[in-house]
Amino acid sequence: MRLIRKKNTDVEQDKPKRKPAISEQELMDAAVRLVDANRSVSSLSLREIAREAGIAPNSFYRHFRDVDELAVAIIDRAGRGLRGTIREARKRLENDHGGVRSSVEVFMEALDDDQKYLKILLREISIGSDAFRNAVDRELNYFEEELNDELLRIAKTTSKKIHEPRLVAKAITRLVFTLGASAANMNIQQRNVLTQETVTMVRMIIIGANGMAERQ
Amino acid sequence: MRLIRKKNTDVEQDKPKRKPAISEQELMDAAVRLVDANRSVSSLSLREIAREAGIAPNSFYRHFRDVDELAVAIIDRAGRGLRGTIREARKRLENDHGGVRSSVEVFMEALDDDQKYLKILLREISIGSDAFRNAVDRELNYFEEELNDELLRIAKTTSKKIHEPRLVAKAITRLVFTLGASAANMNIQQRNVLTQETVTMVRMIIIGANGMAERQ
DNA sequence: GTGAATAATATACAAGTGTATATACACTTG
DNA sequence: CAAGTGTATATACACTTGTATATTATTCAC
Repeated sequence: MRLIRKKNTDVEQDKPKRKPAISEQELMDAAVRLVDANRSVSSLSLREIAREAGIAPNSFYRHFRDVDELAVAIIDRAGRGLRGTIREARKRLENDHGGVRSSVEVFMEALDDDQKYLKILLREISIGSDAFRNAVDRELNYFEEELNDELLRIAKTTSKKIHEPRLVAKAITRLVFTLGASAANMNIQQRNVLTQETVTMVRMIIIGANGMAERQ
Repeated sequence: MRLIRKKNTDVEQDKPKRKPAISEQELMDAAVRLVDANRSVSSLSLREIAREAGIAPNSFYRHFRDVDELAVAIIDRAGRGLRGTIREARKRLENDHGGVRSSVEVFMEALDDDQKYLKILLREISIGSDAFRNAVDRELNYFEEELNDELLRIAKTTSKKIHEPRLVAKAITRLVFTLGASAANMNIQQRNVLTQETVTMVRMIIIGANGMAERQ
């Protein structure tokens, strides 16, 4: 016989015929778990994700219209993490001397936090649906703008001229993202080498931009 | 009644119950035809490709073990085209003054030739099977080496020092490939803008590398 | 308490998938 | 001309997929 209290607690449910509500986050996590070196988000099937999340296939629709919409949500969430990373990098840039190095490091370190979310963003830049690619583009542009601001600020404080800061920001962004993507599957040593290389490349671009500004 | 001549000519076959043999190239072309902004090679099904090529699904196996093997073949062929492009770019680099510009242009122009093959290479750099990604890596490295040689040659003839030419080559390669990938879906004007931007970015890197070499 | 709304479920179906098996034709080789 | 070989084919099977439909369990508002 049923108790008066209808609230479902862990101990009392005699016949738990229905699972408790699942969150969008749990669904996203399930999808992320299925992504590996060979499988992209957009290659996952709705049923696979539902299976991994432990829900019935149809329950998926309560949360997302389709897998693409889920993928966009994942990118958005990766973007939120990335913004935290950027904030961190800017802080270090203000305090440290070797600004470039430490901010590239922040970026590379972020690859390990945030369980795979950033990696996915990096890896799937050019594939998936329109909505998906737009979502990735948003994040790239955001990064680029932040970097542009920072370059202008530095140019002001150090009174070094910089040629076409917008382009510098774009070049650095693309470079760091591309190399970050290839770092996703590396071990620590390899990644350290790559980080050092990336730092040097970024310095080249900045020094080159300074040089071009001076020549004019 | 049968003719003495057994050789099958176009006019004489009265009941062509069987299609003529298909080539690997035709299969690859069929696959490429199916690739668009939203669909990657590795997302194509064997049956789809067979359908597009006009053969029975099982006939596919006569040519490739699976779709992944087909994809690798496509990348290899894209690589062959790319090498032609590189050769062309080097030639222009030797003759012209504005070397950087014209060689970036060669690359961007190559996006339109070679029906989509190069685009596919650029777009799917980070996805697909291991074999697939290795195939793409091979081409990237090849490009990088060629560029490295060229940088060393130029450094010698102009007697300008260059800092870490290997890294310069890597930076330029990644940048040009990444930007090339995003150029794949652009119209002419947009692409011209991007070409100009890319040229400037590449110059920044080279000038930066010169600057760093001088400082030491 | 009694409905209404919400969120999970099972069942079902048509369509598509990779591939095993058997077979038909054309060409080469003896 | 017979046997063998290579290349295409049709049929079939077990499986997966997205989603339509109906049903059940829980929660909320009154």
